[in-house]
Amino acid sequence: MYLYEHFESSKIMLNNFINQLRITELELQDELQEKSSITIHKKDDIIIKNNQYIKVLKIVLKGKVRVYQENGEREILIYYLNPIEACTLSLSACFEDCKSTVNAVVEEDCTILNIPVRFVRDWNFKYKSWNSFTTNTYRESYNHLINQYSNLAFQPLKDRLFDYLVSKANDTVVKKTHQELAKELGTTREVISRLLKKLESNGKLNLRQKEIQILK
Amino acid sequence: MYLYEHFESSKIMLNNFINQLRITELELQDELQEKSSITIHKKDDIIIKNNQYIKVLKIVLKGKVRVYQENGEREILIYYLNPIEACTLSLSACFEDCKSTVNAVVEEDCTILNIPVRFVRDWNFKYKSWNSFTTNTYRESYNHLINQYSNLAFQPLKDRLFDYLVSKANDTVVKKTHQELAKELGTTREVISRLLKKLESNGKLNLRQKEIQILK
DNA sequence: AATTATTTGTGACTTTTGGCACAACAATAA
DNA sequence: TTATTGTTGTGCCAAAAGTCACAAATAATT
Repeated sequence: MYLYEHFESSKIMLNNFINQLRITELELQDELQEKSSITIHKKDDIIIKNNQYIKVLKIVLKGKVRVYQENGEREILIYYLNPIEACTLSLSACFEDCKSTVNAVVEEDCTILNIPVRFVRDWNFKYKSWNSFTTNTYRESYNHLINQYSNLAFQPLKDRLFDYLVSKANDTVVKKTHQELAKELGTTREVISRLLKKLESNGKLNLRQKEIQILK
Repeated sequence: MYLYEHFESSKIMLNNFINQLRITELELQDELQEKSSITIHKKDDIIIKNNQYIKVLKIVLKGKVRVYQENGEREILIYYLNPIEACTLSLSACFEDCKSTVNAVVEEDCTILNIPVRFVRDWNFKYKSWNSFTTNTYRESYNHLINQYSNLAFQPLKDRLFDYLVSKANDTVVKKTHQELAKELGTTREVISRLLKKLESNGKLNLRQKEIQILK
């Protein structure tokens, strides 16, 4: 974790965040500058640990973070955080002290804005743009989670896997190992390997080492 | 649906709601009186239908409502609404027009406070107590749903069933048919019947018609 | 009391998912 | 190039969950 390693570019990213969220209140802009800190993390850094107290709201400015729950050997993806997105669970913690029930790990090198929870709480009623931001974060996360939930309940793993690949594909290619996919979908590696083979022989995919190509 | 059938008792319930949520702003109290309506529903009434536009935030003042998603023959419980609780999904709709992805059915005769979505949105930044209410609703619902999600991912059905019975038990007794339990847990009747039999022979339950007694 | 409808039980079978063991293959480093 | 490590493939079996068919038990209705 390198605090203000790239001071100038961090500043640009914060300004970008302020613009994208339409934070027009000058006072809030100042408070953000003053009271938040920006940290830089490398791939695979763990930035939130299960059972740890949450003291700051984390907002991704650059990069990507994977938030997941673990249960013994198994894991399941809760959500990804992309730029300009706040970690909904750390937002929750702003309104009631609590420990994290998830882990968050850096998926792509990233820059993160950290805002101590007490400010987040205060700003929520003080600044309209901030209020919109937290409300939208909750709304979008809640809707997303409901979808995940009912897919998990109703869809067979094979379908969930295929849909997941399509959603993750960067121009038809997904660069992930079977083990990684297993952890995101809450199952085991062998199961994924077999389902992928089946999808391949159904002509839906091409399998290569560490890489899956989706066919149209 | 009987509008203001019991005008006086409705008024008392609204006041009770106002007190419990510590809505101290007189202006908001007036707005609530003026702009909301109170409706009364009987068991099994459907109050929200899948794919319908959501025009009001629904808050339960008395009774109980079951909110669930359906997928063909199957269903899965999303949450129950108890007194003083708002339907989180209709809260979501207050901040972005959308259709419902769930159904809501009255589980116990109930009285419901209906607030048109535009007011909910406005009040969110206008009144602090209202802001707290919506924030708490989101926070609690989100945490609850995350738990449901990871239970669904990690726990075998047998455990989810038993935990569900314990949580629903009214002094160790749950009055539900196997079919109803199946619909709440997202599975089929036969599966539930068999699991219940197994739990009974393990000495965890006593089964009677339409009734399950949990043993300590 | 007889009929009807609802609820529960269960056998027999299939599909889906999971676990273990080990082989084959690919990538990387010494 | 060889050794090491990580990744994928797969046989074999077990457990969990789902489906179909039908019987038995219980409750509700006439």
